[in-house]
Parts: sequence; structure tokens; C-alpha cells
Amino acid sequence: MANGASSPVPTIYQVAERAGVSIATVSRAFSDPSKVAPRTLDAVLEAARVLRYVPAAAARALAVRRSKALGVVLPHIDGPYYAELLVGFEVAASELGLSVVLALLNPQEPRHLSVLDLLGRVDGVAFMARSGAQDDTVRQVADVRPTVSVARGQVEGVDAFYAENRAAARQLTEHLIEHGRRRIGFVGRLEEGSDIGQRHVGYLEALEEAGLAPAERFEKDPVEASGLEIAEMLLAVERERNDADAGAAGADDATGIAGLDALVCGNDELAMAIISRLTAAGVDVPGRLAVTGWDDTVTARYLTPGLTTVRQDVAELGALAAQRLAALIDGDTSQSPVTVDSNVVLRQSCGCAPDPVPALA
Amino acid sequence: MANGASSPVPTIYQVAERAGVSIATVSRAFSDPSKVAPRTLDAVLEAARVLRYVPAAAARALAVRRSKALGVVLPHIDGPYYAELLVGFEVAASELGLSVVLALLNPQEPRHLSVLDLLGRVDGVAFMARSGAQDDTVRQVADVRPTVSVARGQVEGVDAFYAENRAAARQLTEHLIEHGRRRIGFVGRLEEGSDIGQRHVGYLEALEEAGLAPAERFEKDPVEASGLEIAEMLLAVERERNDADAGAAGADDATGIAGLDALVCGNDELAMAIISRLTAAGVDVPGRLAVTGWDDTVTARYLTPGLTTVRQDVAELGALAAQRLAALIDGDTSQSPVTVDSNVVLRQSCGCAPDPVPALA
DNA sequence: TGTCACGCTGTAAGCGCTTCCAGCTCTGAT
DNA sequence: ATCAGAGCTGGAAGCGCTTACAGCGTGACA
Repeated sequence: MANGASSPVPTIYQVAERAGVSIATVSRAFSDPSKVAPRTLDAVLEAARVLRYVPAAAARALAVRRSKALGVVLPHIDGPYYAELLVGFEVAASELGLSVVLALLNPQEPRHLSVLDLLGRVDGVAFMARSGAQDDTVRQVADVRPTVSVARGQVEGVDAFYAENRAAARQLTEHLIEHGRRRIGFVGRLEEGSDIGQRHVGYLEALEEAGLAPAERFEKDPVEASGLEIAEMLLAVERERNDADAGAAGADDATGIAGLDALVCGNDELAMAIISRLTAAGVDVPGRLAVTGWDDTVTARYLTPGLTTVRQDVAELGALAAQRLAALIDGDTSQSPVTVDSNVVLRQSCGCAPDPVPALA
Repeated sequence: MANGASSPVPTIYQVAERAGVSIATVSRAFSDPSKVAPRTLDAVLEAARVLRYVPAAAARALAVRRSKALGVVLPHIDGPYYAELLVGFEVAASELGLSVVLALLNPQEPRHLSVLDLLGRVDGVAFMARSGAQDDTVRQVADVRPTVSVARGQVEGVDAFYAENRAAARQLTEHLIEHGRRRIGFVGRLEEGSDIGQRHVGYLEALEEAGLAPAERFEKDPVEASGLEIAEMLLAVERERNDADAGAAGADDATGIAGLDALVCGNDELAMAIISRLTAAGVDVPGRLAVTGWDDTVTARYLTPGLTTVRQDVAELGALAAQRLAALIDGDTSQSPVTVDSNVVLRQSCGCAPDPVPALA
């Protein structure tokens, strides 16, 4: 900074002195201008301006016993998913005049300390995404501060916000069945949070209704590497089968690979990786294997084939969470879980035909 | 929360009383345990535990005149780019024992107030990405608090951090020239920040060295919609040309569209949209038009053709910024700008051949 | 046995705000 | 002319912590 370090940081006292008023008046000038006479107000504001006065939030927080800040704890973000969640939350919070303090929590190393640190400086906290191992932490925090849980497994007594999962998964699976798929697999770690758990339930419902048995389930984290692994696995199995069948009728070959003809994946990243690896190996997607994602990443529509996935209004979810958290802080009581809608987005990876596009003359 | 609201929030006094010591001892127990006798320490910690004591950060901040928090101001995030930047920053900050408070600043509506708010509660602030209009804000903040500028236009007297742009752009452009491209366009709003400006410089250098004239430049924001617009524009121009040439030799047609045979784009999103639209219209990319992106989005490699782009270690950038900011707060003096390397990632959209991949037996 | 140093602890003075309360100055009604 | 009340303002008491500073008991040493 230019000089900040040299001159002492101005406080309400300096401003008061320069404006020729008491600190009480300066305080009022900032918190409720209508309480001070116009002339006085001008003088105060002017003094504050020339001194570059910035009210010390800590002092205010101490005096009013409110920090006017909300905490967010997230797993180490990367996906656009978390970013969107965070943006929705921040925008809503700042509209309520609340700051947002961010804590990234690597599920591997709990860093319990950093949570304590966070707690001390916020009026409430939102736990977003990832669940399971963290549930204890959530519970402890909830004992001490207003708390909400967003897009993650629910915790007893903590207000929960999540996108609708079950119905969308069911719808998605039904769609695959309509495409004639019969051996539909599922990719996702169930205990990792009820989000994926719910999707699995919807998936099972659709299968049951159609009188189909669930096909293989892959218990994998929803990341690129898992997708690659799964693809390799499928390819290996298929190769083996072919070797075994050597010379025999390749009846099983027209559609299907390794005994599957469709795969419902936990998110787009996973689906993308699987499709890419399979396609590179010459497997026709969706011809032999339909693959669906979840999240509707920006790029999903640019893939070949276009990725059929599920769109959730994650920003809205974040915003709702921030608003409820603010309400809880103001003394509102807990309410029932809130869900936002999800929409299945059909593109080509499920077997749908591409939209016709005008060609270059 | 379960009960928090009912029982009064425990303070250092309650803990002291319950442990049978003075508040000074409790304070020491938390800030420097070695200053307290082991037996006493145990008693204090135990009392704190049963009372669920959480030290009030505000009070501490007031007493030590340090909030132990860093501010980050970002434009309304979405891209993975910002998310990565933020993650790098947060991780580094938390390793230094500093919290991160986040402020999203929509360049459209300045919300100057929210910046003031932020200033009051942090020891230093990092301005990330997007520049131009915000420069004044940065300057004002820098007058009052230690400040760094990350991945954005530089401001006099403010420590800057950015990814190398010029050399990478030059290298990328040279690569296109090696592919035989001669009419290479550029997409990016120059005044929007020196990032893209630097890339433009590198691009020009490469052209000049090769004795080529720069082709058309599209002054567009780096978002999906712009990409679509540009693609439509190219298609329209091309259609017109074809109509004009009707019957004449289609010599210009083998490679090139609308007078261009390559396009260097400001980011991946833009490039993706252009490629998608053109491909859908039957234009061969990279056959007729090579297109490159910037950022190496996760999905870049999954596109068809694979997107040639530039990879920057954005997380590293964020981390460096956090560390420097912490140093500035501790009284270090400003230093020269820091840049992290960028690497050109060649895939197929520039005209390179795809990697061979083992096919399914 | 006295002295001193050392380790541990408590007392108390802030840190920069908010806000209750009281007091002052006007105005308008009586 | 008097007084009630409204409108503004200042005094002062905290908010929950940190951190000199001083005091105490103890053991080492002379």
C-alpha cells in the first residue's frame, strides 16, 4: 500500500475530533444517518473521507455481538458445481448485508482447528457438498451456531437444502429404458452422501417398475480418473469375452459392452471420461453403450456425442441456503428440508438423435 | 442449532471461572500453551470443552489490531478458472492461519459499499481477474490496506501476479504458422485487461516474425454467446462469398472460411462454442479453420477435435498471491510482479494429428 | 539462612465500536 | 410567558479478548 503503514489507522475518535463531534455521533452517522442533523452528517462524512476512515468490523462485532458474516465450508473445490453454489450463496448473503468467509475442508485431513477458527468469526455456517465423514463436525457446529447443510447428506436437526435427485434419476433411467436399454449400470459411491444415494433409489425405482434387474454398480468417486478406470475395466472384460467366444456367434456384440448397454453416472466429469476412453477404443457411444452424466456442465453440450445429463439450479440452492441461514441467525426456527428442481437434459449420449442444424450452404 | 440460542454464549470469563483461574490464564492457554502449567492447562481445556467455548475472533482482532483474515474480490465467478484461483489462495492462506473472506463484485454495479465492508474485516485484500473499470477501486483500497492484484491488469504500486501470456501466445501462434496457417484471426477484448492484451502482443510478434499480416480481430467478451455470434458471422460471410463466386472456381474453399484459416481465442469457452457451431454447420475444424483456446478447461481434451489451448497453473498463482499478501501485512515491502509459466497444450483443433489409442480388439 | 532467579498466575488497562441515558436547544401549543 | 415534547448530541459503560506488569512460591546457590 502507498502509506497505510506509516500513518496510524484512523479510528472513530480521529473522525469525531476532526468533525468536531463526539464518537457517538460519528457512529450514528454511519449506522443510521437519519439520526443526525444534515450539517453534522456532512461534517462527519467529510472528515471520514479525508482520513480514509474504515470502520473496524471487529469492534462493531464485539459491541453488537454479531459479526455479520456467514461461514461456508466446502471440500477443496474445483468443479463448476461448487463454484456455482458458492456464487449463489455469496450473492444472496451480500444482498442481506452479510459477508462470506470461506473455509476449504479437505475430507482427508480434518483440520478441525480451522473450523473453530471459522466459528469464532461468523454468525452461522453452511456446510456444502460431501458428507459422511464430516457429519460429526456438522453436528458439533450445529450445537454452537445456526447451521445449514447444502447439497449433502442430511444431519439430524440441521436444515437441509438439496436439489431433487430421486425423481430426476428415475426419469433419466426410464428414458434409457424407452431407448430399449435393459442392462443399465450405475456409477457412484452410495455412502458418500445421500445425493447419490437418492439418485440410486430413483434409478432402482425405474428399473423395478420396468421389471428389470439392476446391472453392475461401480463404487467410485465422481472424478475423471474413476471414469478412465471404469472404461478400462469394461474394455478388459469385453476383450476377455471376445476371446472366450472366439469364433462363436458375436450375438452379444451389436449393442452392449461387458454385459451393459447403459450407464448412469454420478456426474458429467465421470461420464465424459468414460465416453472419451470408450470412443477412442472404437466403442460406439451411445450405439453400444448409452452413458448419462449429472450436473449439466457448460461443456456437456459440446461433446460428441452431446451428453445427456441433469441440470440443477445450484446457484438458487446456494441463495436459499444463505437466506435461511440469515433467518436462523435472526431467531427463526428450523424448517423442513428444501429441494430445488432438477431437469433431465436430453442430448445424444442416451441414444437420442441430434438436433438438426442448418448446414453451410 | 440445538440449544445455542437458549444458553448465553460462553466467554473467556465463564471458562476462567469454571477452571478456577483468571481470564489471562485462559487466554494464554489458547494462544501459547507453553506459558501455562500442565495441570492448569488441562483444567482450562476441559472447562472450555464442556462449555463449548469458541473464542470470539472479533474480540481478539480488536485487542491485537489484526483480523487474521484476507479479503478476495472476484467478479461473479463461474468458470473453473476463478474457482481454481480461489482454491489456491484459500489453501495457502489457511496454511498461514488466515481466513478468507470473499466478495463478489459485479463490474456492472460497483457496490462500493460492500468493498468498504470487506476492508473493515480483513488485513489485506487480493483483487482477482477482470480489470479496467475496477482500477480505481483497487487504487483506493491499496491506499488503505496491503493489496495484491492477481490475474488482472496491473495498477501502479500494487504487487501483481499473473500467468505468463505473451510468450505462450507467441508460441501458440507460431505453431499455427507451422501448420501452414497464414490468415490467423484473434478473438478478445483488448482493453479488458492486460492479460488478453499481452496475448495479443505475443500473437502479433509471431505474425510479424513470419512476415504475416494480422487477420481480423473480434472484439468480444470471452463467453459462450460471443463464440456463437462469431461463428454465425463467419458462416454468413462465407455464404455471401459463395453466392458471389457462384459458379466460379472454389479455390478459396479447400481451407479457410470467411478469409480466415485459424483463430486464436481468449479462452476455451469461446473456442468451444465456435468449434461446435461451425462443426454443426459442416465446416471442418481444424481442416478449414484451426481454433485454439486458453485455460485448458478440464473438458478441453474431451472435445472433438481435442482443443489446443494453454495451461496455466492458476492455483499456484492464487497461492503465491496469498503468501505475498501475508508478507505485506507483516511489513514486507512491495516487490516486482510475479508471473507463473504457461504451457501450450497441443491437441487437434490446431491441426495436429490425434494420439493413437489402442482400439478395442 | 538469605538471596535471587525463574516459572506461573492475576490485575488491570486498553483495543474501537454501540447504545442507553441524560441534557441541551428549539418549536409550537397553551 | 411557560412548558411539553421533539430533535440532536455527548457521556459513559460495556462487548470479549490480549498483554504489560507485578506478585507469589519454589528451588538453587552462596
